[in-house]
Amino acid sequence: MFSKACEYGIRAVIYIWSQNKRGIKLGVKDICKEIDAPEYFTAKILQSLAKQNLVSSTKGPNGGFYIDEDQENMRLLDLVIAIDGDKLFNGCGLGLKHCSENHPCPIHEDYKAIRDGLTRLLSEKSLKEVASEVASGKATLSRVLNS
Amino acid sequence: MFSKACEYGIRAVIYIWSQNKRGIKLGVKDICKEIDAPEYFTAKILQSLAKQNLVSSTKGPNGGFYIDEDQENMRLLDLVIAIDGDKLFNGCGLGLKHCSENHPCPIHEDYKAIRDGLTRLLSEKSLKEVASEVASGKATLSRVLNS
DNA sequence: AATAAAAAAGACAAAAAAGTATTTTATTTA
DNA sequence: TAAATAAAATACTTTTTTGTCTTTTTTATT
Repeated sequence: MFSKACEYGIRAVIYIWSQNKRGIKLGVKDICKEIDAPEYFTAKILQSLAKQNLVSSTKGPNGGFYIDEDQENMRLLDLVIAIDGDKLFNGCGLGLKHCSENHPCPIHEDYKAIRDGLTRLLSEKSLKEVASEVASGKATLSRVLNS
Repeated sequence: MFSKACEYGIRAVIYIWSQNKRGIKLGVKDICKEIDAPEYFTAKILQSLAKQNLVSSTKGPNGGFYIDEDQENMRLLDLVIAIDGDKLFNGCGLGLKHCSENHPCPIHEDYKAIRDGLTRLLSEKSLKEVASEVASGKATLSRVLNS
């Protein structure tokens, strides 16, 4: 469904959010250890997100990634689109170049319903909401059982 | 969502079904021209499906791909699994190795709902049903508007 | 000012997916 | 039986995705 880059990116950003209350900046190494993702690869994803202004970062000692107020209202959907683009939300399920209401592929309607459900899920979930579930221990980001 | 291989495979098989009433065998070249898919690549997919007994084939003059009675009850889900495997239907949305009801990722429940909806769609759609929509012109498989 | 720490940038490397071409095998038909 | 046809098998190429490593730039601290 999502690319690996997107999976790592979402996990990383949720983790940053879940820690952010304390105003701490988090280094890539720490983030990746926590979410069990490849360090250099995830670094590039976070840098790309920083360039797109979905997360903030500072260099140097005690630097790292964090979230500021402009980024308060970020939705999961924004993240996915920033990393994977919007093909998942626009294209035809069977890959047809011209698939539409009045020229539909054989699964047009049903697929549209699924896709719209996914879009709704991702646009309704705010990062804040999701992150607090992680912070409170209701949900997890790591492969290891930490409860 | 689906791989290219899967998109081509589904389109090819639906097309074969939509033509099958006449008991004709269809060559890869004809199929691919109709569904606008790369010929050699699609050939390999169909050969793999034949090996898995989801479609039938015969070599030689007037040979080609067709559907027989054993394959009558094929579902779209069988096709997708035969080509892409079942990772789309089993894995965690965020790629966690251990994500479950009592150790969930932050989008576990919602993602599960989407995924189950997709599974239901694909397992309820019989090829026969879908193919007849194409045969009747209600739905299409090609990029070109043919109505 | 020098040093250290961390992101940013860029260059590679490996693996997987997508796509193409060629050879072999089975089958039909003349 | 020979020729033609089409799938099956195999080998290869290209592109994309994933992943790693090194160098550069920025910033804080001593």
